[in-house]
Amino acid sequence: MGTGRPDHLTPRKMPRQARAVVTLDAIFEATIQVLVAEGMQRLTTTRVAHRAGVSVGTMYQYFPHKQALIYALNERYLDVLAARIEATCRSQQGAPLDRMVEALIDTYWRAKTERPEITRALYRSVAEIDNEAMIAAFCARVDAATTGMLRSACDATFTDLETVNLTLVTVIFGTVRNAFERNLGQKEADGLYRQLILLCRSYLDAVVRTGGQCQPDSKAPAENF
Amino acid sequence: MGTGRPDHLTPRKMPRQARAVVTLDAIFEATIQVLVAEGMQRLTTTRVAHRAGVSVGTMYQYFPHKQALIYALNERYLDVLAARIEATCRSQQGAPLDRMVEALIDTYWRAKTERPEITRALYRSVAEIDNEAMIAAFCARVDAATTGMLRSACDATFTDLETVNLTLVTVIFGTVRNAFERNLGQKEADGLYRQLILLCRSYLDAVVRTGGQCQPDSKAPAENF
Amino acid sequence: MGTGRPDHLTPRKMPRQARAVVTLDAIFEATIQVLVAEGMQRLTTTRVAHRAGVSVGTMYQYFPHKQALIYALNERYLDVLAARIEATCRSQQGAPLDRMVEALIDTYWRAKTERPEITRALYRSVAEIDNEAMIAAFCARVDAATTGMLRSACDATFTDLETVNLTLVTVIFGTVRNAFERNLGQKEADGLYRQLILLCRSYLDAVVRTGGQCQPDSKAPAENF
Amino acid sequence: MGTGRPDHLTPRKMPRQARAVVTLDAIFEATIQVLVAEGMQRLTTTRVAHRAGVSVGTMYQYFPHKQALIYALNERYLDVLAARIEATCRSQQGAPLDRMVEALIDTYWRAKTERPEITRALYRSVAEIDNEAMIAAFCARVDAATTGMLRSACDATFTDLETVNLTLVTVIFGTVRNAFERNLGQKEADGLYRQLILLCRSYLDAVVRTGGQCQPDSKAPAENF
DNA sequence: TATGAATGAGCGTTCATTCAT
DNA sequence: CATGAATGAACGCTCATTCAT
Repeated sequence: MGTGRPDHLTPRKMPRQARAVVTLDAIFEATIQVLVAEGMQRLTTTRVAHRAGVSVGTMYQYFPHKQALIYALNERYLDVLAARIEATCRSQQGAPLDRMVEALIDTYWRAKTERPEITRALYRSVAEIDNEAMIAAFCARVDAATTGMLRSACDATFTDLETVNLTLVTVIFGTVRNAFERNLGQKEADGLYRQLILLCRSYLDAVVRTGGQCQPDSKAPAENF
Repeated sequence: MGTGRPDHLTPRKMPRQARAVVTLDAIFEATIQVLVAEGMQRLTTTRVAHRAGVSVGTMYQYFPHKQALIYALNERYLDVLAARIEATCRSQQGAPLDRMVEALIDTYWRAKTERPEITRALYRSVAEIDNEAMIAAFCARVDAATTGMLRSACDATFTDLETVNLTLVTVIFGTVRNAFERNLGQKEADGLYRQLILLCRSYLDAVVRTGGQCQPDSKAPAENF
Repeated sequence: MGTGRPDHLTPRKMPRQARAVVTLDAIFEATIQVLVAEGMQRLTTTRVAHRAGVSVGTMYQYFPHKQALIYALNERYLDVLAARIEATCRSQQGAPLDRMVEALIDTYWRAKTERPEITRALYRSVAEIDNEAMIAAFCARVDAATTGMLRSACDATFTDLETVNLTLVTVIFGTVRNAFERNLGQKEADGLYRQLILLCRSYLDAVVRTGGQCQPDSKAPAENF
Repeated sequence: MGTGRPDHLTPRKMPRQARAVVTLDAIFEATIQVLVAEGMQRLTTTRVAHRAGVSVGTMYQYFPHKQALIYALNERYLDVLAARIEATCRSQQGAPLDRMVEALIDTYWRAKTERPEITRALYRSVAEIDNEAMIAAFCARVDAATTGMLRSACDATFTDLETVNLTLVTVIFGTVRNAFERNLGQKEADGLYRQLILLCRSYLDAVVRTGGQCQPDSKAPAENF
């Protein structure tokens, strides 16, 4: 199984030398700095290279074109994020559902808000690239981790684990993203954080109790994404 | 009270003539088409004008610059969306909570998925503009409508309506957005739709029952957005 | 003998109606205002028309294109200037040379400095048009007037009136123009004005006394304009 | 002490490499050629770059925008001109007034007429830029040089050297400029050249004899530049 | 291998001019 | 005739990308 990354977005070479790693890091860091300080519109290869302390030519040795840079940046970010989620899920193996939910939310929330301007910058940068495959790979990793965690819950079993898991992660990730868009203040953010935990717990409670059926009065929506 | 729209993003003139309305519509439609067909990167003024069947010059009679066009497009879209939500909220005045939740989710879901490629295109276009004010205005409108609806529920009262309302809309809007990013299939989407309703209902149930307190085992997250 | 004005710069119609005269005046006045307030670069037909309170279309009924407007503006200005010089020359018929010189300088100086920002604006606008013919016509008029005046001097006769006259007007006109470029202060300007009179008088004195011969130590310059 | 050149008109980089000097020269030369051949209106960045045999991009590596190019062109020209005037003034230190006057006029006349089409082109180009500071710097340099020269004259001293100097250079420079506008023929030009020398000599004579006072019959003109 | 000057396609924008109303 | 919306050629300028050094 590959990385899901399209060929044309693959970095040109994998750094074997320490120097290359340093350079790559500098480029990524510079990209983020420019993104944060100047926005997507002003993210030019020249500016990034300059801030990274390398020449444009060097940058093109690591990334065949600008899109690949942004792609790699997001990939790297998602990789770290996925790893953190995996760690959390591992640490919650066999725990009760309530703790799992909170741990998951806490991890994701923390990851997104500890450097909010970076999160924001990446949210914006991602709109410019064709990231379907990247998202898919990330989702697959996260789904595997969270599904595994949920399955191991000491106080519950699920008849339709896939659906529950999908709902949970979609709600959590989506809520955090929306919270960013709303530019919440500290107090509102704290409140939302707590409510999100309550909300997910209530949901899992209901699912475990009733088997996850819901009776909408109307029929399901005809359309799709 | 103004629209919250920054001055420099205000369309140059308000159409008074029928012809102008037609032209404006053509421009908006063309913008969406280009956005859908070619993506944000290839959304050039020339291309939009060409597809709209007008000259660039004409476009610049309606919009002082490209950003204003994208801004107006999103504004118009959010305006329709807010109106639909308001209508739903009005129609649910005094209804039971369960119905309200379903109606709200149904309305938003429908609005976003009936022409999914447009939703997708707008999600991407919005990353390019400074839309804080626009989002804020939209949120204010929606919050007013949903808060009013929830307050009128025949089967519940809330001690902290603001928080509950914020949670509800953030979760619903965020979940839908995330669902788009995940590119769900028909079956998964239908499932998620139903689960979202269940989830929101469970949450409101819990809130009404317990007063909305949740005991996280850990302290609240230190960071903010 | 015509006006020396190239065909393509001729205004489209001579106003026979009072209304037309008013409109024309408004257009000229607006042109000057825009020129003074915004500079040549921002002198657009739309702006001029707007300030004149007419439509672009109307402007194009009086001037076949923008250049014609600027041309006509300068022509009109030079016409007034020439008329003032002619009047002065007429009034000095038979006067002594000293008075003639002073009257000529005074007239020209006054004309150029009574609304200096307009003089400046026109100096700049003229660089954009092909004004050779216009200048030639103006010079011819002025030369005729000043030559006539000088010939009538009660206290002098000239062996080479043409050369003396050319020198005189070139020096006077050129000095004033250069003074504008130097942005002189009030005191310096006053001083220069007086020195210019002294200078021209000394020159005429010398010419009358010696016949206008000068012995340059070197030969004449090889080049030409 | 700076150059008096506004920041935004400063060339982007000073050429350190021989290649850069060649390129810069080519750009300047091309600018003049386009200016002479096509006029200010058709002086486009593309055209200049093309004629210089470089790309537009390269041009923008040397000049931040078109105005800076024109500004630099004029600056360079004035620099050479000022240097020539300074050289002349140096060479005339301690000479008699008559020789100084002739040398100054000869230098300026020669400089302006040896490539008259360039002089003409620059006269026109300068109308488009904000050149006050440039002119001021040029005047200061020239004034220093000529004042120094005049002060050293072996056959005269001045009670008001500043005024005399200002008059002299303003008259000389202005006369030459006006002569260009009149498009004089060879014979007239030669005549004017000689008369200009005579005129300046007569003036200085008068100044030295009388102390530079002149009794205008009327009062000084009220207006200023 | 690293560099950064050079490239030039392509962008956003302007504005003189036209012509249907 | 007057209008001013529409036109579109042409401009100034940017920046991803290349390649000689």
